[in-house]
Amino acid sequence: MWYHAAMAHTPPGETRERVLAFVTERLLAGSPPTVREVQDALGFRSVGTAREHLDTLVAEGRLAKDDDGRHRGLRLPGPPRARSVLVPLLGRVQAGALTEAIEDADGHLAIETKLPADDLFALRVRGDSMAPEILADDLLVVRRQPRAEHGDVVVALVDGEATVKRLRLVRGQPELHATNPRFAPIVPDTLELLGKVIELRRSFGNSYGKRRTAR
Amino acid sequence: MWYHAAMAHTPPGETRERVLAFVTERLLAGSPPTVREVQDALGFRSVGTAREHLDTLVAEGRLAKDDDGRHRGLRLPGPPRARSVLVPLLGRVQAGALTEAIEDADGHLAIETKLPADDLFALRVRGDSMAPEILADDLLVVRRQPRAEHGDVVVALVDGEATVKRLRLVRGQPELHATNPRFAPIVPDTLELLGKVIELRRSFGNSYGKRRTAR
DNA sequence: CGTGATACCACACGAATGTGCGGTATGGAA
DNA sequence: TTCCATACCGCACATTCGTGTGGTATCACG
Repeated sequence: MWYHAAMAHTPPGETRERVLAFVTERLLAGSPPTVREVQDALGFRSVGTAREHLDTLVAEGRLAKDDDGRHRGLRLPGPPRARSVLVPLLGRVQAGALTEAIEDADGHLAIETKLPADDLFALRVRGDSMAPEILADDLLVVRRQPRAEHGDVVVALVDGEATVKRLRLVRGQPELHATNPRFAPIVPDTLELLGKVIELRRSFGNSYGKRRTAR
Repeated sequence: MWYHAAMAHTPPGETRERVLAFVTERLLAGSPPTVREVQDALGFRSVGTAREHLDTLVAEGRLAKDDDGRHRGLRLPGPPRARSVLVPLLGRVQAGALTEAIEDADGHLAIETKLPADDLFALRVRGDSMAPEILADDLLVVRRQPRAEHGDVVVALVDGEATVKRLRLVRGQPELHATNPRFAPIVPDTLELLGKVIELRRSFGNSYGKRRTAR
């Protein structure tokens, strides 16, 4: 069959990059595209064209594929990405009510971990008792566990409210220490441990393009 | 047809929870399961059974589905998750060679952002010039931009090597200040800015279950 | 000019997959 | 008891989808 000559060619490699970009975006969004979706997205009139680009990308190692003819079998190359789980961001954590607190979470954040999502929650830091290492508004990812080691940063219940402190064992007795020296150590009768902090995330707000700038 | 009575029933709702758990895990892993995969995973002998559970979950709003009969059309409910991009983790960043450095990245980490992935890279902090807010081994996500504001934490090229400092404008002149007072401010002739730090991620290693523990 | 490489189109086959329909067993409500 | 809801099985059909085969246009290189 005859078709217009003008569309027979684009700069070499350029189309392939756009195929890769499209597929990668879809994979990151969690829905592997089909060959025909690639065809439509790129405007090909033939499935075969899309397939050739995909095959080439796989051959080049820039994409990966489930072996057999599985539908939507495209994958990202390289070592499989750590499974990411949605962790609830808790607004308030109070006495015992951790389960209930999770119900009305302020939102969720995606954490790459092999731990089950049920064991994790996140909270936003209030106050500066752990400054300067941990600042107000930092996000903390916490693993629920009833015990912790000397030196761990933990979330504990003190007077029915969750607090972030460093756990120290002084003569076998657990103490909760703030980093900020303005806060005195807490020596609880019974330590109510909600979990251990496993990750910190701090955002440095976007201020690009405003006011005073340098070169 | 006749089949064994014992398998006709399980505690109400329990099976459905396992279906939901399976599907959610697969969705988070980036590969939406097929009805028959659900069937196999749960041990059903009929596709219809899996489909009924899935339909129920969708009707309850606990799962979402692409409208028509699209293959692998299961989705997570609620607002679509923020698009996450893969950001290259650079081992060494040296003079001008940012593009080349990205080629041999040490790995990638997933960042939830609306910024294009091309504008971002990540690096691991070395040294304690920004202690105690930013510590050695912290991960920094950097947005490539040639300018920054007074007060921004930036990545700049000093003597051909990337360094993290806080940008200050002193009498209109850009200076790079460490937080740690043991480091003197750098007053560069020409400021070579690689980008602005937009996020910090710190990991608090896993030590659960070892040595000294408290309740 | 011929030859190969690249990029594209057209079409068709078979397998994977979503869906529809009917049936069986159990338990609780009417 | 009857009736209905839940939970399951079995099968069949149409669509979606991956794959294979063959063809056309343009460019680069001899």
